[in-house]
Amino acid sequence: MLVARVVPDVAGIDKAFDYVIPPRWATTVSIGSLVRVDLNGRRIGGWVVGLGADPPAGIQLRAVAKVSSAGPSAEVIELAEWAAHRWSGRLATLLKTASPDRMVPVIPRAPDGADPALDGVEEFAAAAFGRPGVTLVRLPPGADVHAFVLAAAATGDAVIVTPSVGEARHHGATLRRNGGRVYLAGRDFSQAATAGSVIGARSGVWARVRKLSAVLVIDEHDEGLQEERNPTWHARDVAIERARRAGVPCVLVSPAPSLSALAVADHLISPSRADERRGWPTTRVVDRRKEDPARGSLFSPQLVDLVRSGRRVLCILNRKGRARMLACAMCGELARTGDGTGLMSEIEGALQHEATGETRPLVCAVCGATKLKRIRLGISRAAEELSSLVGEPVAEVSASAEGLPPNRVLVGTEALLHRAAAADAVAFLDFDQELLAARYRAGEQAMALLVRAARLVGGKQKGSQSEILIQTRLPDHRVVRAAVRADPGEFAAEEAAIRRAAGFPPFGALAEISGAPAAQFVEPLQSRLDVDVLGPRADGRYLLRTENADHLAEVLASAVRPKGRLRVAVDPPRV
DNA sequence: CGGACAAGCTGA
DNA sequence: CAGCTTGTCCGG
Repeated sequence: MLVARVVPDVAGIDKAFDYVIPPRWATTVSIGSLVRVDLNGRRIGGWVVGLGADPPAGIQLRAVAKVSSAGPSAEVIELAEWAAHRWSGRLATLLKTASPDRMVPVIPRAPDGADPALDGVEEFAAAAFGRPGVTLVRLPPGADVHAFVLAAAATGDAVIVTPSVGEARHHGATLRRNGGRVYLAGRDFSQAATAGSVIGARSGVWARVRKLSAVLVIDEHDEGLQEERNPTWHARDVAIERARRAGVPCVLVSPAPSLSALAVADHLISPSRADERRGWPTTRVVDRRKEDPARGSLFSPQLVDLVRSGRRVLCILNRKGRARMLACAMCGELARTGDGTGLMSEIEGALQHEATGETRPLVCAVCGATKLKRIRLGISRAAEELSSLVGEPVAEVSASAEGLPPNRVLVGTEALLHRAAAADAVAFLDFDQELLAARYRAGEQAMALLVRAARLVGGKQKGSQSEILIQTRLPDHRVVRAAVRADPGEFAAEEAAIRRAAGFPPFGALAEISGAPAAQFVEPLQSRLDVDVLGPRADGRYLLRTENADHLAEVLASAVRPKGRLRVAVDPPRV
């Protein structure tokens, strides 16, 4: 008697149940198959995660009611089980991500004969796929990533992941024009499972392929690769594990590699300094401390000149969050914490850092002036002010708005960097907001913004007209310096030293614990030497820190879960 | 999740 | 004590 272990597709049940497979489906069903079963009086969908011959004793098994569709391969099911443990989440959530979006009755037979050969594969890109393990390629923003997509597809049945669906479609179409056999993850599930490579956004990392030959992650530093809902799995980490299990090469490409990638890479391929400098645009830094503080405007003379030059300029102002910054009215210095990493706000006539409670008198730390002024300006007012400065209408672009206004000059949040296709210049009106954000990954996230800006204006070879302008009160910050010198490697080294000292990822692992029973969950962990419990913060959240991700997963899996809605976010992206 | 069932609360 | 709410348990 064939018995299937089935994980139901029902929120709230994180458990597998056994069912008998009727003989007529014995050859149809396999590990990963989507089935329908009766559970507790209702008919529900589920995945076969195991097949066996011996039923467990003492339980009268029901039969599988229907085999609905082919699903993830056994390889992917095991990977999902690993990820469910790694990110302390539900297996069913991951299996859903790994499943076709339409029913696939059968996976077609692979075509006979040899696979078509791919022309035009460049030597340097192919070399990255020449050895097993993780190869991290630092590729300047102006360089052609597609060479790696082509080289990946040339290995056979590759899985290729990009940060967004749009990029996946673009690379997929180009690859197909070059004669590559490549399918879009999700939409072309059954073709991809038959033969050829798969390209997709983050969920593409779960795609079913005939016989995995390589994994490629494009822009591995990009936040789009991490799922924001629980479990907060990261496509880069899943890609690395998938390749490792299959014993195939994993290639990660990024202009500004993440510390996580640098920590796990077996091989690092860096461009020459000359190529890297050419690949990044010219970056100009405007030191806002030198501005006339009385003007207090977001628009330095350099910025006004740039905007009046007749070029297409995108002005970026991330006014997300309610951060109100205080700056000295005399010297322009920002009111920061003693270690310079946090922003102080004015609370009851003193300066206070909300997260740590650090307090000091309302006095500028640099010049001793007692007059501080509030600086904050949203994109609407910025667009108005800029319009009057330039003498032509400047449009505002927010995340919610659709399309892109035709104006030559645009002011917008970070969303503008995703929306626009190209520009002569990108100006960050207030880069300090990014640099001083109270998140441990703030530096990397700021670097990611610079990468986007660099792609929009192009590398130096495009001509001296294109540039990035950064307005900041922190001109010596490692992120700003990296952009000016086109040296993300130097940034990574400095950032790593800071992270290592704090024991933050990748030199340790974090989980954010929230929800009503958070305190109760965390309580027994307080006394453990292998777990640091940080918090609670004002909103009742805790952070758990351990030596590494595997250990964190073990701790979370073995801890007692109190009743109530507890939220556990492993590797929280915005802490 | 959603049904079953037990325990707790209310009102006449 | 019926009738209702709230909590806990469990499913193959």
